[in-house]
Amino acid sequence: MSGADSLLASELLCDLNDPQAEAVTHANGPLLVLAGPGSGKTRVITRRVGHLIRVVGAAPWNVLAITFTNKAAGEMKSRIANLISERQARAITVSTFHSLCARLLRIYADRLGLPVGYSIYDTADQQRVIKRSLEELEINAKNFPPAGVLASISNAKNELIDAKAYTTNVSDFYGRTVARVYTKYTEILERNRAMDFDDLLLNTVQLLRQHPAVLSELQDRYRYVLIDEYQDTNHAQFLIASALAARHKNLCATGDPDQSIYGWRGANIGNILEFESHYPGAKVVRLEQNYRSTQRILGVADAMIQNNRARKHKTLWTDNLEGEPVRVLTCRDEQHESRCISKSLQRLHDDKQIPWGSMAVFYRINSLSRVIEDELRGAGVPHQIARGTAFYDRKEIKDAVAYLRAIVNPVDEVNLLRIINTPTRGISERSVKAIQAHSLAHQTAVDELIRNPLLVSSLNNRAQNSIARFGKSLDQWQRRLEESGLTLRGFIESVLRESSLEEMCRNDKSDPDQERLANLGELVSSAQQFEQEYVFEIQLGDEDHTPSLNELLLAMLERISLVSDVDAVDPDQGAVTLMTLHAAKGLEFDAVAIIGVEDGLLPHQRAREDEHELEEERRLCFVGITRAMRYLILSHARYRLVFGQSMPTIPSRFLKELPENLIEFNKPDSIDAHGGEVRNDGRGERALAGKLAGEFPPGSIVRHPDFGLGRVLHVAPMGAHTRARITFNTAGTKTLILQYARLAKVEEFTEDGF
DNA sequence: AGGTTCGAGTTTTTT
DNA sequence: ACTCGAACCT
Repeated sequence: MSGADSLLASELLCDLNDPQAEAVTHANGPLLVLAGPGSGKTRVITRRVGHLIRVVGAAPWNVLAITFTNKAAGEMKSRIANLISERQARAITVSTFHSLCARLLRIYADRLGLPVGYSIYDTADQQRVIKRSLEELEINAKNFPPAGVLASISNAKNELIDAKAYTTNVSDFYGRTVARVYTKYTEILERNRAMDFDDLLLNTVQLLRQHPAVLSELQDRYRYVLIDEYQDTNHAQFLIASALAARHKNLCATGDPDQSIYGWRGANIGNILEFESHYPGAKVVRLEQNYRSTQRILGVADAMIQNNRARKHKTLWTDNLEGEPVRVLTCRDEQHESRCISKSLQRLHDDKQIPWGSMAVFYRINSLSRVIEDELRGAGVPHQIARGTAFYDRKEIKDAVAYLRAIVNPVDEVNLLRIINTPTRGISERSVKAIQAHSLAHQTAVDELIRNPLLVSSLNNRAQNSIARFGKSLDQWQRRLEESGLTLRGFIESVLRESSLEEMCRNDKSDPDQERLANLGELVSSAQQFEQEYVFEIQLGDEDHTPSLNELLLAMLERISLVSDVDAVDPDQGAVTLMTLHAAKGLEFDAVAIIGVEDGLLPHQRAREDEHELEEERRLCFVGITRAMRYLILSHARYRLVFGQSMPTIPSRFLKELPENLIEFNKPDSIDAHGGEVRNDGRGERALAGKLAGEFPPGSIVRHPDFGLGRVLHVAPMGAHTRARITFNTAGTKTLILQYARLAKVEEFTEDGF
């Protein structure tokens, strides 16, 4: 070690605690870092990479770091760049498993006999293929819901069970049917030269197994492998990691079994629990000091997670301040809940100077985002929803992307059929069916028939002409992709123009603000941005290589296929972030609110029965709680709309597991009668009940969200509640509790003519 | 051909 | 309550 490097080594270690430093300096051999929440895990990983390169002398391209999302990959790269040079950092491979696999499969496509331009199918594409399979097999989709069948197939794939093995292994009727669908599904994917997310991993496993030369090449390139969130790796990912690290044994896994929340999609918690038996002699480092949260928040999290029985004990502790109590809010309904959360966040912003960008609202299921979003929008609180795929889910963007995919991979019917008559060009549903039927009967690819519609005799002349014209356009775009010196942006613009997609959006009368057109514009500019970044990155690795238009388009489509929800979160936006608990993994915020902490929601309905699933729900809650640095609010509503109907709820059993001395129920400085928090001292509630009774005297006209207009017959405070008997115009006479009824007063002689 | 209405099913979580 | 697909209308 030279003098300069030893200086650097101490610099890399100076602000680390002992176990952190141990993990950073352990150079060779397997290493497991069991990192509690907020224990400086990311810091350890980045410093470790810095140490490997600056002190151990590893070349940047010898380092492979796997993260859970693309966004985490980007952040890790820039944090590493602060320790070494920007240039060196760019040469490190930092990526998700799926992105890495997609890239490897493209690089080694020829050896696997795979097309370079294969499509990546997302869940929606997969469902379509399942439906298609059921159709072709003449199986009733009612008895075999596509989503369920797909889940069975995906689970099998995660265990590396292919269609053939699956078929021989099942005996019951459902399994046998799934086996048939699985076989057909695989066949359709192959026919379309497409892979689903599972295939990216599986085919990579195959690549490494069947091509020792490739494996050997990769093992020597990636001498140091680091994998984050190891508790959430599945079997295929485990195999890929161990194959890559088999020669040099420099596998560093970091993670926390208490934060394993993806069991439902095949993640195997055993990978991290049994690391030491997979890698005998592995060094194990435990990071238990928390630098993120207040004592109270950490205490609440720790107390709750202790209720998990299938768990290794861990001692979480912190030197941080005691902090504010964790607040548990009991609300009337989801509207009330949203209002309370919104007010609380505003108060934290105004009184405690917490920036909007450092606050978050988490929920178990996406549908809960709507109410809170409406409320924040109404209150003028800046916010963003973490839905990475939202942009690409728009119809016009899906269409545009389908064009690009169809150009790259013309064999892919799913894309081709999506755009064949979008915008409408005189190719009817019947004509499309005829083509499909002909394709099936004569074993001819759909794209061939599109280029040569005369082959399909059942088509009339007009249809044949329209189809031929469409085929010519496709040909033209494909040729342009190969030869022209266009930029990616220019190419996409030309396709949008010539396909008339742009024109269709411009003439769309249902969209007066031309939002769709603007979205297409955004796709074009994102392509331009992508091109710049990609060229920059490539040329740092290899100065002579200028990527072709084709390569650029492939890379961009791959990126689009693999965007994740959190990828859309921009921390500099200065906005409150709304996201699911799953998406919250790995993030931190000054203030966190978790809404809908109710039985059936968290833990989710479908997980209440099974002990293991219940523990996963608890871990999910644990992940949410431990994202909070200073303020934490857990809220639940007494009534919640389910399928448009107000249903009574039960507070989450997890709430009972929180130590009472660390929490505060319904902080008493309530807001106001209608916007405020429910007071829990009986006197306050009785006062409110009396007040409400005064607001709706007998004879007054009210409006109910479900029952419409009505007249109050009788009203009386009863304990904490106010009961009112009301005759509705259409719904008859009902007795309602005013606290929950969401009644609005209607002045008489309004334009309702009442 | 293309748009519109009506009914059913819908809510886990995601790369 | 909302979205998606299928029959139905213009």
